[in-house]
Amino acid sequence: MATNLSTALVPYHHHHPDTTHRRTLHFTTPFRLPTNKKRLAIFSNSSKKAPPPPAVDGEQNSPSLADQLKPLSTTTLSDQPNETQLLSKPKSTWVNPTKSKPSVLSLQRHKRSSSYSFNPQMKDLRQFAMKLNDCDESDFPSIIESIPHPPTRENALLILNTLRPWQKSLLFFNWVKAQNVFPIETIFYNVTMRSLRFGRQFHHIETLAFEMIENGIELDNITYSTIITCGKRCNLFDKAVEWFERMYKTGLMPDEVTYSAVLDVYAKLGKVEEVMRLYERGRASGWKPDSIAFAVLLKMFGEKADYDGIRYVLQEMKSIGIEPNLVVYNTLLEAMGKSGKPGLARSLFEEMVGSGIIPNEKTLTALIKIYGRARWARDALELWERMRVNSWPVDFILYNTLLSMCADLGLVDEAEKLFEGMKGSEKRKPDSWSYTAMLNIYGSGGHVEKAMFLFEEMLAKGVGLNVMGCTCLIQCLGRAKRINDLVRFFETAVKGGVTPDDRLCGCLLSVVSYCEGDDAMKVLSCLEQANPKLVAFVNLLCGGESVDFEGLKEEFKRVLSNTDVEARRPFCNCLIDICRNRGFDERAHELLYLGTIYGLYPGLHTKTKEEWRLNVRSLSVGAAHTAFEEWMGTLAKIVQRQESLPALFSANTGAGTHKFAQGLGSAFASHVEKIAAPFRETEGKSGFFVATREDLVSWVESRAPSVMT
DNA sequence: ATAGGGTTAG
Repeated sequence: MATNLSTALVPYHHHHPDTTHRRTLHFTTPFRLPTNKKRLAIFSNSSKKAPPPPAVDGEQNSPSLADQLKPLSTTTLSDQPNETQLLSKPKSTWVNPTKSKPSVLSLQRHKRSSSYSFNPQMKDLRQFAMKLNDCDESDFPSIIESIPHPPTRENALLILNTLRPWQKSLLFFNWVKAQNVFPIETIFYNVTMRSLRFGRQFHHIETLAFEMIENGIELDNITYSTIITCGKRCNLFDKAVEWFERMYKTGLMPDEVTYSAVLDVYAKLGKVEEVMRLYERGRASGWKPDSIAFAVLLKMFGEKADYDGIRYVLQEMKSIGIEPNLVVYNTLLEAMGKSGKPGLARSLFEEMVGSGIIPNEKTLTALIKIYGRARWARDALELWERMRVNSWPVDFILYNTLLSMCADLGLVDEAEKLFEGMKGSEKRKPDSWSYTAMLNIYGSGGHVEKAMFLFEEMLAKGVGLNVMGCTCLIQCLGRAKRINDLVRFFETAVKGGVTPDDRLCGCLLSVVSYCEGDDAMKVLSCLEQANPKLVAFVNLLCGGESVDFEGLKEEFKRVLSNTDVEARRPFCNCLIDICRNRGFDERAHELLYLGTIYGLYPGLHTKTKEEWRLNVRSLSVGAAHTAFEEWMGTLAKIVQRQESLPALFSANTGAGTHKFAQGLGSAFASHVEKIAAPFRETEGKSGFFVATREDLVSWVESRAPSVMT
């Protein structure tokens, strides 16, 4: 059965769908970026560019965004994309370069009404509103009767604007309506909705909106954008879209606030194509997106780890002449982090600082996180030092991110110093995140005593243990083979309210893989509480019960499809280790095969004309061993069939900078030495092993002469 | 704060 893997393994890269995430932009004109290093400094030259010509016509003559989008009002977003529209670069409507583009779309923001400042009653009304803010809801009806001045339109608006809790806003709004002294205009609904949005009361907002429709009160862009963003904040994205479509149908055109709010709704729904369709429609109609719209797009492509998308947005910004501001840079750095581009993030940060923008907490949090994940210790420490020297802003999240970075980089001393400093400070006492980061450091460094001490301290200080901290400690106790302590700790944690997740299960499973006998049974009984189906599968693998490959496949599929995506490969790695450590090598090969066909090991084997490479960086020792055996078995067959082979073979275990990959390189080295395979670690490239075709072929032939004849 | 849009933690 396991021989099937050889056919799956070798041509694997043909199946690897590594281009699927790239499709997001295929409907736009391919964009070009400079290919040299200047690309990083994409914004740095634009400051020398001439500023856009002044709008000589004056702004009041410019068509509003709504007017510009009019031609679109005949179609709604649910329409199928118009191919010709999508395939053409959104050309500016303003083709004559001598004529300036209209500087439309400056918002008509409502200024604070000047009547307020001349209102001598203002102070009284403010105080009254404060009293309403603070009062018990049941006292509201009696207090409202003591209103110091008559509820005229202006007075009512002033109070409504000062009320904070949504309950009070709603009570007051209803009271004003009942007084019936002036007609209720749109602004009253809008102000009330703002308060309701603050309290995430989508249902109440919707009720008010229907009331407006029923009473013939105009819903304007402010009303719609408030409804839409409230839906967004309440995670009622479908509702948000529904109200946007309703707005379209009434013929009211979105202005740029509504526009970016809706783009963000589609972005948060992951509907990249809808976002880009809407974006390009707007562009085609002369809309000039602003920083906020670009921040939305960058965030979306960042979430998708779509680097091409990010480049597209950068290109758009450059061509439109929008300089990134602090928020755009922050979003951009996050996006670069998510798409695995630490170098670009670093360049962008330098560009930002060079342009005179002072980084804030979010900027630094993003960058520290990126350097930690990339294991860039030098850059991380340098940045930390610059933070101190320049007195850049720091907050609690940044402190905790620094601790996590120390955990990623194994910087025990630095972390301890920072942690002690936090304990000594008044404002930033360590919380469960901080303790978790420390548990992570001690756990991955094997400092059991320190980790247990920290756990006791958490209990004493009443800092809640979370599931990640629990996972770190279990990993630590497991490695130290303190199984009785592990079981006791697990029981305590579960009783204390920790709900095991898939990572924790994966951690328990890995302890099972290197334990024997009673110890393994004890850990399995913990796992049984958290994930009985997983334990049933382990029993199926190793128990006396015979199961054929098809049965195994079905169960494997059932277990894995109920597992978080990021925990699937660790599960499979551990299961393979469990089989190998118990002598069920055949089962291990079957599991590797299953893992391969379900896409858990993308890029495991890559082939070029010159070189075939086995990439086991994300595999456990047992899984890597199994993959290597499989690879060699395949080679033996190819040699036997006298098919052509490349000149070079390589196996990449990685240098062990990642916590879970540590020891894989040395395990591989001793394995190839033991079986006398001709793989040698490359000088200066630790974790990278190569063999020539000649050496490998003669080794294969010497090893399995029976197969050759 | 003075009616509406964007960014921070395994």
